Amino acid sequence: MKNINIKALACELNLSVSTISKVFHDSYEISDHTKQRVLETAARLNYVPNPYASSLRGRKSKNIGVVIPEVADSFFSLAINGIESVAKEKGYHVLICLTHESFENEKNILKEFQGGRVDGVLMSVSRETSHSDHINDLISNGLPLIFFDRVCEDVQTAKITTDDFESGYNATEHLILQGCSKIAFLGISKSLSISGKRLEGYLNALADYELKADKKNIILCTNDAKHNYTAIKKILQQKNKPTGIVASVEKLTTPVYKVCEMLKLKIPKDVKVVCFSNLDTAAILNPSLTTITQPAFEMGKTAATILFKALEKTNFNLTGESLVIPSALVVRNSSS
Amino acid sequence: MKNINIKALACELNLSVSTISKVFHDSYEISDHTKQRVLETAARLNYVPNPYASSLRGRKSKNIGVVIPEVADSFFSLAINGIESVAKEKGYHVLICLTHESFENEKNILKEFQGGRVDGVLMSVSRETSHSDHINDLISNGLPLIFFDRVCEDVQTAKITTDDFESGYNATEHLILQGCSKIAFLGISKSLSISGKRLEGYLNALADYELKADKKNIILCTNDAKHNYTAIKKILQQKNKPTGIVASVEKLTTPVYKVCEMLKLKIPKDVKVVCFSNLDTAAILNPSLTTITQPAFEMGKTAATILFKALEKTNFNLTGESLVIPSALVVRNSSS
DNA sequence: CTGAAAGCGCTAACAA
DNA sequence: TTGTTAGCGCTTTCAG
Repeated sequence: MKNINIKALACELNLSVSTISKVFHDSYEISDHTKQRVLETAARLNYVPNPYASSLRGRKSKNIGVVIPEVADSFFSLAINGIESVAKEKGYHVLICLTHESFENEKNILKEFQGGRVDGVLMSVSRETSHSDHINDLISNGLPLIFFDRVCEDVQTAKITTDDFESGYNATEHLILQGCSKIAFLGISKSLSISGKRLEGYLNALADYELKADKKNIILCTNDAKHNYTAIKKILQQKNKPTGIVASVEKLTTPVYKVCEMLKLKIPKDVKVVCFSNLDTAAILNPSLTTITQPAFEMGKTAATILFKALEKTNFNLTGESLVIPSALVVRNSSS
Repeated sequence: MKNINIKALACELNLSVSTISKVFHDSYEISDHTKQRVLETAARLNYVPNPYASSLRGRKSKNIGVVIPEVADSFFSLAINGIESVAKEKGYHVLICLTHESFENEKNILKEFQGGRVDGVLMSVSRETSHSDHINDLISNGLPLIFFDRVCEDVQTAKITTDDFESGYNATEHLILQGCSKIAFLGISKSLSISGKRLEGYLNALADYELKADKKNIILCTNDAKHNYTAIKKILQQKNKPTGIVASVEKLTTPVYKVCEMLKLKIPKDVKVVCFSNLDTAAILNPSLTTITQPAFEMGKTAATILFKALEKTNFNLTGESLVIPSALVVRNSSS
């Protein structure tokens, strides 16, 4: 049962290919009787149109690209679920591309997209991304691109984010109100918008409560797990060590807990912890983890919905479509 | 800067399109000087070949399809990492398709693949999948398809699995040796190969230690979290309740822990727990979770590697390429 | 209501 | 070493 094409189907039915094509686009030009006949035979012969042949004729590949740093992360995997839910509804497929936090990878992926592999792009930039020529190139090429979560501020397009500043502020304030006066901040990257905003929120909260920020207690996460572990350990081994930690990356939860265990520091007695995380298991950690929970599914879904608006109307102005969906502070035992 | 095509590039260079095409395939027919010239101008004009146009000419779309039940699951997201690592190396892209454990979805996805959207498929079947006509259809259509983790026994193709029987056996034996005489088994599905094998392992271990299996203590997980929670609760509320639980799905970890907390059952004192899971946080749960850890990344990588073998050689016989990669029992505090 | 034919961007056989 | 051309499977204008 070899793949059958529109020509073979036309032959079988003694019709022309254009008639078949019109049937599949539900054209008003075709009689109901013919439609019926075509659809039946198509089903019987297992005819499925080749999407890339249609894509060639100026229409769409029906693929959207999702460019993210990582899949093994609860935020991104939930966001993918949100994206997929709307893509599926629109008859689209989702091409997942991982940057592994590398700017080089990100550039190559977007470059490849110039060739027409996808009709539109949803993207969360890598940790290393600090300028946006590669993104602007793509957009000026006519490909709609929308950011979710991690954005490039200077690119004119829709941005679906969460309230990172407020979340950073709330997490920090929460720890302050729980009695912490020295609080460490574990960030993602200097250039990354979300990291910067969370950090700003953290700094503002400290300032509002007249606490001094200490550079030694602000570190950036790397791709190297060992290195992260050591950095956290270093912070918690200081004489005047922090009594609170705001971790802005889910991946740092385990190292923070492990370092505390290793140094025989009790959470929350000795150190209180808040982490940006969407992990289902946050509630059953030892102790259960206070989190900033992001609206991951919804962010993905919203970003995809807006992308399809742009895909459906030409010259749709994305700039006005940005949206901020709030995160929630979920207080558990690691901080109180 | 609108998308440039091979014709425009040829024009620009006063060359024919075929010359350009040959340059991009590094043909021996073209002089180094011309190659140089073409490559330079291509880079300058940002020319990227349209993959779908090549795909039309009988060549490849350079997309592979990955059909899985779910992304928000540590096993599958790690497997995707493995798959992506080899796809990237081969210049391929990964189309992630989620069945959400629905047979209907699975069928539709494979049907759509008949149209030529992907060059090959890696697949873990849905919980509901109990026969394989849709899969055989695809294969007889000439698309190479390889299973990983969740397979259909009766499809003749490569299957990359882990030692589910042994893992089920080991998990159960471990609990028995820790003193459990009544052990519950939380499965995924009756028809699913992995669930069946893990269950068999469980039953064999019970038999080997002369313990009786009790149907009431063997349940199947559903998509409905509420329902799962209730089912687990019911098991643990019995007069003669089990003192050990083997959970064959990561997703059941949280409900098991929560039910125990709610019923004031202490893990491991009152109930010992082993779970099939690749969660990074297993080690910092309360208490830390004994797991069967699957070689997720490696399974994905292996499956992809074999798929590319089939993609590269025509008439490559996949049947002989099946592989079993062992899982590991990692003992932590939830069981001892 | 149906069909013929051009062409989307690219490759490959053949010609020069 | 380079160019010409047919055609991949489909859509779409235009003609019938």
